[in-house]
Amino acid sequence: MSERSVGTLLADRSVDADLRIRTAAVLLFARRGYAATGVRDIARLVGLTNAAIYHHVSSKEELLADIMRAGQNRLIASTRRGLRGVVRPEDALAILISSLTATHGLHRMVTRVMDGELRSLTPGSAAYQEIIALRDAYEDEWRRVLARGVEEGVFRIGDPRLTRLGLMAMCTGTSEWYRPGGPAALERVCLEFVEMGLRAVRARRDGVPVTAGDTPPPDLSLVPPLPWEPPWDEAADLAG
Amino acid sequence: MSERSVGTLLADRSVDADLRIRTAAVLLFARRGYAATGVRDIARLVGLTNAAIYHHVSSKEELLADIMRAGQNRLIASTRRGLRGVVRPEDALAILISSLTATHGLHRMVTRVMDGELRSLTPGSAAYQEIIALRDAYEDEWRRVLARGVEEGVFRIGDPRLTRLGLMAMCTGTSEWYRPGGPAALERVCLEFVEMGLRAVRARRDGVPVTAGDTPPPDLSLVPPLPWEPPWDEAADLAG
DNA sequence: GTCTATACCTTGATAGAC
DNA sequence: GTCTATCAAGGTATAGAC
Repeated sequence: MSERSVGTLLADRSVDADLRIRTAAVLLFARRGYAATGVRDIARLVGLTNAAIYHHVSSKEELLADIMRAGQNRLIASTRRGLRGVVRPEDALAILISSLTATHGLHRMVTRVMDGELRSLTPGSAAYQEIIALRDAYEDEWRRVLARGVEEGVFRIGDPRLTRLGLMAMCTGTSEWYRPGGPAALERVCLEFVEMGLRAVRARRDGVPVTAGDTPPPDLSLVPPLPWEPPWDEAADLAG
Repeated sequence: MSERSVGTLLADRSVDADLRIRTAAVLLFARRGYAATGVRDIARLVGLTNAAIYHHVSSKEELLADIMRAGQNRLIASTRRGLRGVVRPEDALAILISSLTATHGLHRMVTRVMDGELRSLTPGSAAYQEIIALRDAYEDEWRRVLARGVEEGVFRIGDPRLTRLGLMAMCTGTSEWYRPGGPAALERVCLEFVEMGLRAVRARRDGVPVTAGDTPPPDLSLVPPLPWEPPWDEAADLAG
């Protein structure tokens, strides 16, 4: 889907303007970056003037903060939903890996903004600190799962922090290269990364290596779109 | 090292202005991003006016392209130097992982610019296509090593492309979180990632799993600074 | 809720003195 | 090789009519 047809959809005034503005903003922030995107660019994409944008949004930076906050909250919510009732550390790790990968594949634009535009928030501002806190809360889920796996003797790893950082980077990188119609389906990507992750932590149960088949399969419905992530996001090459 | 003292060093007129400008540019591009950095910001950091910058650089975008080109060329050169004469795929993979990790840890600013500012080059421009070609040439080294490992029966992996993308993201992520005085020395990071990588590809030699100890140790001197990456880059927290 | 018009600032880049 | 001065274009954000 080209930017032209996206623009046509985004200019449809029968859809709530707040949602269209957020959709356009996340699209442009992800493509060009926050600093390179003007309020006028967003306005043009939704068929409004830049002044009209300020009726819906208090400032460009607040718009960025809203997007990042929503993205982080969804990530935390879907992760905790996925982990609920899960007891075996190897199952929990598989869920962490496949849900983080799925989030970055299904919602490439929001995750790119989440992962790359923290520097665009005023350092020390309330919004900045809030996003940092959300990010830390998410990373705690990983810390807990890895620690439990080591405690129970299911994982045999070196430095837990390095292990976590390496595995998380593998998953988050997905938003940089994944394309919906590309060579690998997203479930396949999740499975492959779960497999690699389980091997990286040397997951073993009763002396036998744990493989992806022994853990819960990827559940892409765990990570639903946000209100302003339209369904055509998933099928279209919006990330350019 | 604070930006203040960095500024003092960068304003030292006994050092070649071209180098100081590149140092300042990569520092600011990495911290704030290319679009958020003004030519006046660079000029202020090196103690010149914005007009003087244009005596040394034809345009801001050309400055970015120069930095990215130099970074990519160094990565390719040090990688090929490291791989020269190496025959065993497991050794080659260890070198790919530790040199990519070392590059991203030793030269965090240049690698952040390399990895994150491709979108800031005019799409289709000569510089853009050149950088893309360099990136592809680098990735080919990975493709070759993984393919050879599979051929020789040393690696047992699923999708070679997904394996490569996952491992490369693990390594490149280093520039986002590594800090010189932090909890883990860079050699340690390289070793840990090599270990995880070898397990991820199920490297085996004579039926026995290959560990990092069986492969060449990380060689940080393989990735020397560029002329405009001063020695204090390595010790100082320039990445903010 | 959207418009036109505008205030005020910063941008990348250039001209020409020294 | 660096400066001052300047340009046109664009930035965020606001005022006030409709």
